[in-house]
Amino acid sequence: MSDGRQNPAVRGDTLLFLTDEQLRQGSEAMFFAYRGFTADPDRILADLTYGRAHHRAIHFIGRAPGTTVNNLLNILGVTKQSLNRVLRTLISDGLVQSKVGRNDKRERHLHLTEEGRALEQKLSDAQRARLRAAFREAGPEAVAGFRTVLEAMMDPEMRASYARLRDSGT
Amino acid sequence: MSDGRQNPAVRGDTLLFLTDEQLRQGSEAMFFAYRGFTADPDRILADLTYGRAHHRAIHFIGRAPGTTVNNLLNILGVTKQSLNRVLRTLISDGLVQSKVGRNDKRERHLHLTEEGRALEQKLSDAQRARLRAAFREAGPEAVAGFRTVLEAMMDPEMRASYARLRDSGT
DNA sequence: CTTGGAGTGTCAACAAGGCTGACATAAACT
DNA sequence: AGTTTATGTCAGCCTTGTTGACACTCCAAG
Repeated sequence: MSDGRQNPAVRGDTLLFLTDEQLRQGSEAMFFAYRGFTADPDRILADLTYGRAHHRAIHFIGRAPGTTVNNLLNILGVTKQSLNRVLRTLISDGLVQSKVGRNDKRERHLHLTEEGRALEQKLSDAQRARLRAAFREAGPEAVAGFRTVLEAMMDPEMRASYARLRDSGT
Repeated sequence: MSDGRQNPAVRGDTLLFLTDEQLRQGSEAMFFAYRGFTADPDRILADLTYGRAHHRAIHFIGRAPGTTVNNLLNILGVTKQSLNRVLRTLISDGLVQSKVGRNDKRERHLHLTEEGRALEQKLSDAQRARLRAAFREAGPEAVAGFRTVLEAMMDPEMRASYARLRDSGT
């Protein structure tokens, strides 16, 4: 795969961005940026006995109200036991409501309560503020490239989930 | 901060990328992409009793041989106790070597052994393969934008660490 | 020179949140 | 009736974060 010093940067500028060094910088950028990306919500959550797992659940329930447990499981990529622990606390704390399905009574449909929506807003506001600043600083073309690369980096199933959510949005 | 439906997308195309909807898509792209980003190394590590923390340590030690524990601490952003546990196993497994500092004997300088370098290669090859495919698919301009946005998203101290590593590279 | 504080690293114990496996229930499907 | 599907739950394990306590080293002020 990688054989040390390859791509001596003389194959034309269009290939320069594929050197091992460039790829390594890309990895490190992902690492450091993801830290920043989660830092603000994490600070809020720390005061609430909640963690990042709760944030993710709240985010995607708010994003797709009425989603089933199974659907959420696929999006989050965790086991049902793991998700269940989180959901249990959110439901008993009154942030999430679970309703038995009308057609298929085996399913549970998940919704945010008023309180849940409030926390979701608070968390995503914090996260959006950082993202907005970064987007503004980088400019529209950079943002377009950013999204293109991220999408290309996803696993195919994740890309499908992402596209489904994205297209349901506007 | 965010007041529901703002930016009716009529302020000119240059501001369209700052709507709440666009920012939310950006968040979700980060989430799904990061999953893809770590998936391949995680699979390798799962067979080795190691986790992502070991990967990070090995990566940055390989990146800056002779670095001290404290320096690594700042880069990784965890507590020294947490890092120490990881380092202990890596050292006793013979992947990392810890040398008492010459000038300051309080410090430990960290290096990868041959075996450690081999694992580092294996892990970063897997990660680079995914990144390379994504970069190739997205094209050079997109990659430039990707890096610009990620850098803007970092905390200032992380941005400094990132820049230091980047510039020491080539 | 000694002593105290700052810097660095280690050990112990705990919590969050992943995981697997086993099992229960209810509803739906065949 | 028997099987599959969706969900929930219990128990137990692992990684990786946390705090607290402690030891060793260095350096500077008394």
